[in-house]
Amino acid sequence: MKNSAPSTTVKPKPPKARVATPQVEDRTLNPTREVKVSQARKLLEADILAAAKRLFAQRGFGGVSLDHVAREVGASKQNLLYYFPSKEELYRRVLHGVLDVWLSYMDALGQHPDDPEQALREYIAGKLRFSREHPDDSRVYANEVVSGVPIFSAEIAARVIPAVQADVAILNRWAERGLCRAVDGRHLMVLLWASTQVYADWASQISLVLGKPALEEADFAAAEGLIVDMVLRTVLLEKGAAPAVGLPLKS
Amino acid sequence: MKNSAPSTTVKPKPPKARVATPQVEDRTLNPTREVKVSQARKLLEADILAAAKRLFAQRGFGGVSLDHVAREVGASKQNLLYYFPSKEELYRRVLHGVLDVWLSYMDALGQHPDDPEQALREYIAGKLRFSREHPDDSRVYANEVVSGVPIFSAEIAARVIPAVQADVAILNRWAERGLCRAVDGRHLMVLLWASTQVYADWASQISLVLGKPALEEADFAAAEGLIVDMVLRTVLLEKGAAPAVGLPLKS
DNA sequence: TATTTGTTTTACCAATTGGTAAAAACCCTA
DNA sequence: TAGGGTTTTTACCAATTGGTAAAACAAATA
Repeated sequence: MKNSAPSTTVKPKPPKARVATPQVEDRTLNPTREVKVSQARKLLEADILAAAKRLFAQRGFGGVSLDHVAREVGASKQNLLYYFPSKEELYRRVLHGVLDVWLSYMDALGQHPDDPEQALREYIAGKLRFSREHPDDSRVYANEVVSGVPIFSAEIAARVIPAVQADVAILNRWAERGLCRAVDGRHLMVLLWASTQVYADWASQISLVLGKPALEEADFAAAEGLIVDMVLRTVLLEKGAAPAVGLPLKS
Repeated sequence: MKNSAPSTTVKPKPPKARVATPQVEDRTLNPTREVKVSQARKLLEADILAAAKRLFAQRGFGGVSLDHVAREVGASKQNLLYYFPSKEELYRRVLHGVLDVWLSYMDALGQHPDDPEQALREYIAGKLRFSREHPDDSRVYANEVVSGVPIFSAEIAARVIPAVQADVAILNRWAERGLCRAVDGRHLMVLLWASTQVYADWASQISLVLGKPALEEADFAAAEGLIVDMVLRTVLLEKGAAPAVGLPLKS
């Protein structure tokens, strides 16, 4: 695509697509100089991160080249490397942002410390909203986890696991206080992730099953209804029923 | 790693790791000659497919190089290309095998046409066994689906979707005959996939949550107990209860 | 205006990518 | 043992990979 191998021919310098000139933001007055980074930098940086997220979500870390990301935002690979010193660092930054979003949807259980039903309803609704509103974030995360969390596991271990364990602790406390059944909170959390994030990660396949080109609002509503129904039936105490551990496995 | 760029230096020919010489199989007598492929061919081919599956599962299509696969089985990249004419073809063959395994665990619903409880129990147990016994198959499939099923979607559409729709039809027939509740079979199937395959695809993260280096038999048993419990509570009719569609969503 | 600072482009680089062509080695049978 | 098909190795290839060095440009400040 570039010049030929001998590299002695004159480069015709094709009309290069440039990044859209950033409109002057309304915040023209910003006397604090300690933020040295200019607006252009922030904008292009955000553009790169967004494009990288999209591509990493679709093709995984190994399936994306820096050139691919750079072309997507109309910059050169070298320019991209000015903002992010390496591909791994770019990926790390993307993953960091993904974790921010992921975790922001995860603290719903603590919002209703005394109402398991309401807490679980909102947790499920929130996670499904995450799948609907941030499918690429979900897919980046899925790619990272499926690959066995190779190098970048430290951040997941440090940020995700504590959040999960906090939720598990809440479930356990409910059970101790007799507010709900004593289900295994860890496996319940796994099931909640799985059943909600699948609507982002497996959207292509689910829409095939549903026979429509893409998932719609109604599909997410139906999923929410089913998941909430199942979880509440399992977790909530029926009136007069003794706290049970679950149906026995038939061998 | 090979010789230098000028390619005029003498190649020292390092001690090359060779493929393990295949032991002479007991089936030395095989008069049918129409199978021209020799035993060695079949063995190496299977080795390549197995290694490729492992690598594709971990790093996705784009994250695996032919050289990487070849070195894994002690062959040269060119030798690999003798068996599989291109990387895409190799991937397609891997995916084909994965689908074979995946689908072989999917026809459990039809085994008990009149017993939803038994059918669902075995379906869930089977899918969890798949996650436990074939985690790499599950991960290859997950990688393929997460990426949006780009080029190789034809086979999935042709083989998976009909199988799913058959299962959905069975669920619907049960509901019509009053054998179970009228849940949305399509979303229930999605939930069954998600909650069982997550134990293969997300094994690394789940083991982090459980605080152990790897998932064990007991963890799969616990998962099976919870999933079966939830599904049966939701799908099965309680005695004397009217067929319901599910709990109403609170706003 | 001159200088500094921040940003982008130009010019490279060695290594690796997927893939081809053909020679060489292997192996079975006639 | 000669021949013929099968398998493997050797020798390449152009394109792309992630990354470096430095020149050129732009923008704000002194």
